Amino acid sequence: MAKDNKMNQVILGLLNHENLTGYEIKKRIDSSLHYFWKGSFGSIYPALVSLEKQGMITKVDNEDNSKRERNVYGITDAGRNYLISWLVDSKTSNSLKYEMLLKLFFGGAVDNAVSVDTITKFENEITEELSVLKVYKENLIKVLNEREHVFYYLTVSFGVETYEAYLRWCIEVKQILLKEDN
Amino acid sequence: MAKDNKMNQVILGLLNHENLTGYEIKKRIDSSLHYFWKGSFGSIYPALVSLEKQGMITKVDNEDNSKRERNVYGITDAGRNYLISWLVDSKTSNSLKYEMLLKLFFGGAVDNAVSVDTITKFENEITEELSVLKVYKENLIKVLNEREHVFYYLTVSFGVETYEAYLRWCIEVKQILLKEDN
DNA sequence: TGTATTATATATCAAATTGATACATTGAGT
DNA sequence: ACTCAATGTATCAATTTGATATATAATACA
Repeated sequence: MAKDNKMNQVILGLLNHENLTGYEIKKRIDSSLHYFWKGSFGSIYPALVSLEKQGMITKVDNEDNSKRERNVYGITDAGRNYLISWLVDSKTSNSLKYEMLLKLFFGGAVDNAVSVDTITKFENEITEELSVLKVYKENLIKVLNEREHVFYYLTVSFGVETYEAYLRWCIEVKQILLKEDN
Repeated sequence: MAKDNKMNQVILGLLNHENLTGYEIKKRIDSSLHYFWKGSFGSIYPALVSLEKQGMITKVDNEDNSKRERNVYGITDAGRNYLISWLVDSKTSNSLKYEMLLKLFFGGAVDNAVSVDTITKFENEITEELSVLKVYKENLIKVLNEREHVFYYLTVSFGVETYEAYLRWCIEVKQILLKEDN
């Protein structure tokens, strides 16, 4: 087994649902997965080449007969098997990197007003994203009878639940920082 | 400005509080920061070399006169200035990578029981970590009058708030998955 | 009609990071 | 005396980021 290349699983998971180009894969990551996953072109395209070489995916017919280069990929049986073998292993590594919290943790070196600014900016971003997620959630809850929507609902629900926790925390800690006399 | 090397800020932030070896820096990351940040030796030691070359940190006297190699680093004025310039910039990039949610998102390819297992494992890990965090929080809340403890409290509080949200979500989504007939 | 901007699409690169491994010393327990 | 865990530095291939380059197609709008 090669080193743990998570982009492989992302690609296989997405292609298991529909055929896609590298560009479209990037769009799916940025829209459907962005509140719990990230990925850049610099890892997508090399992974596509590698997965094709391994027989996990193949180029499928390009229905668009324009001059523009366009490689549409589809998953193979080998790819599906690999995807499933990853899914059934319940071991997961969850990596968080909140630069916001890092700045807060080291906030002793600056005025509290600086830390409050950092939190406020985070709070505004989360507030905006939360309102979008809530709309998703409300729409998905109506179609939960179709199995394919359930899995999307679960992750959106995770986003809503955690983002609301973030916002509660923002209010609490801003009060603490503003109460401090520094 | 070089590429965004976050390990630099982690090291400067920690050294701003006390002098440390690379090994001790790793321990601080794994204990105090681990629920919102991660870092490995492979990025710590090269960053130390680079920061020393830039004059941000210096080797300080090694009080331990044993034969073992031991490089204790301290922050310089230049390092402190760089740390502060990073702190006052409220822009933060927060990167989350939950492999657990990735598996859940692609759960349509396997039985719901598989997804439930993945969630249960996550739930158990979080439950254990939460109990530790709660003890930290209770101890810190008693010493909030000392400013240095406030910043640690804020991040611990973030952990408690979000971990509790995770657990509520685990219960909710397991019910949904078990209700489904697949 | 022309033309500017945005979206689609692939590709590459240096720098940063991970996760593993190697190696050596010290301390604690048995 | 011996073993295991902790301390400590260092390096490596594989992976990932974030930026940049290049080009075509579609849309807006003047």
